[in-house]
Amino acid sequence: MALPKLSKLELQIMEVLWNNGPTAIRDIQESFGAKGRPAYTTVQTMVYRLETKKALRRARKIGNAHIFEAVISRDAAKARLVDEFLSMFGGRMQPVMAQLIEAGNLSSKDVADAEKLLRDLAAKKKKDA
Amino acid sequence: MALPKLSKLELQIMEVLWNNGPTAIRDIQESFGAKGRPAYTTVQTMVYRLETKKALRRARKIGNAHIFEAVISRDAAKARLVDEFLSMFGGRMQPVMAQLIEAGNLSSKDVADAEKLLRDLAAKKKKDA
DNA sequence: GCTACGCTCTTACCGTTGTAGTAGGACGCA
DNA sequence: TGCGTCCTACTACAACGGTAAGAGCGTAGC
Repeated sequence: MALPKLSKLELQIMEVLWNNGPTAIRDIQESFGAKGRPAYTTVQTMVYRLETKKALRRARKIGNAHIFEAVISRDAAKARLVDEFLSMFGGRMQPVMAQLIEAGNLSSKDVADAEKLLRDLAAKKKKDA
Repeated sequence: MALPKLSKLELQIMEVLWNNGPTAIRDIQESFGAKGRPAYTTVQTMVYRLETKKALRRARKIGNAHIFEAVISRDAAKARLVDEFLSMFGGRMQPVMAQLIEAGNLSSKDVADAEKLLRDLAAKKKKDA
């Protein structure tokens, strides 16, 4: 499983590791907002499952507490997520964009940013080649 | 539950109803490609579950077969899907776009189309107002 | 009227996700 | 050295999604 499927809560946990680097379970748990924060052991279970999915690993120990670090990259996980999402729309990008725009999720600034990003990317690609 | 969460298979079933109008289970099942098509009773179970979720309803009967029709609209369902997806990215559109572009899912044509759509939408809004 | 086929309904099972309790080990402080 | 605290490891369980089998009923054709 090069790219395991991650659920929402799993993603949120990975997010902490991506942002903070190697982190203990207690710190992951506390990084959730005080309201609606899952129990310590809930986070623990998720971390263990992410470990069996090879999404993270035990990096070292501090006292008797394990410190975990991400194995898969944020980009890889997000790319997986995007694929998943696209498949719900039949895999074509155009209807997705249409939906985003008509539902008002996508502003003209977003599109302008996207355009700039595309140009930058094209320029970089040319330079690399 | 104004907007029930629909899974991928559920979406595919709704898609048939949205495209074809009221449809019998047999016809829904057969509208899946011959390879990898789920069993009749699998589709049936999903339809029943969609019924309890109030995503579709029994419209009428032909012989002893029920004909089902969509209750929720395609746009509503897709909007729900988009929200779900966005929440995985922290709710902000910009990182999503960045991800889409960097992963090569979004072409310059897509962005151009988006731009045109935005302009059309803005024009329509002005006219309505 | 009888039979066969198709559809309905019910039930079941497995994997995943979210949720958490509990038992027990380790550590540090008094 | 003993007590409380914190962490680990294990276990449990319910909801949901995907999968489907089995029993039984109605209808249509003969």
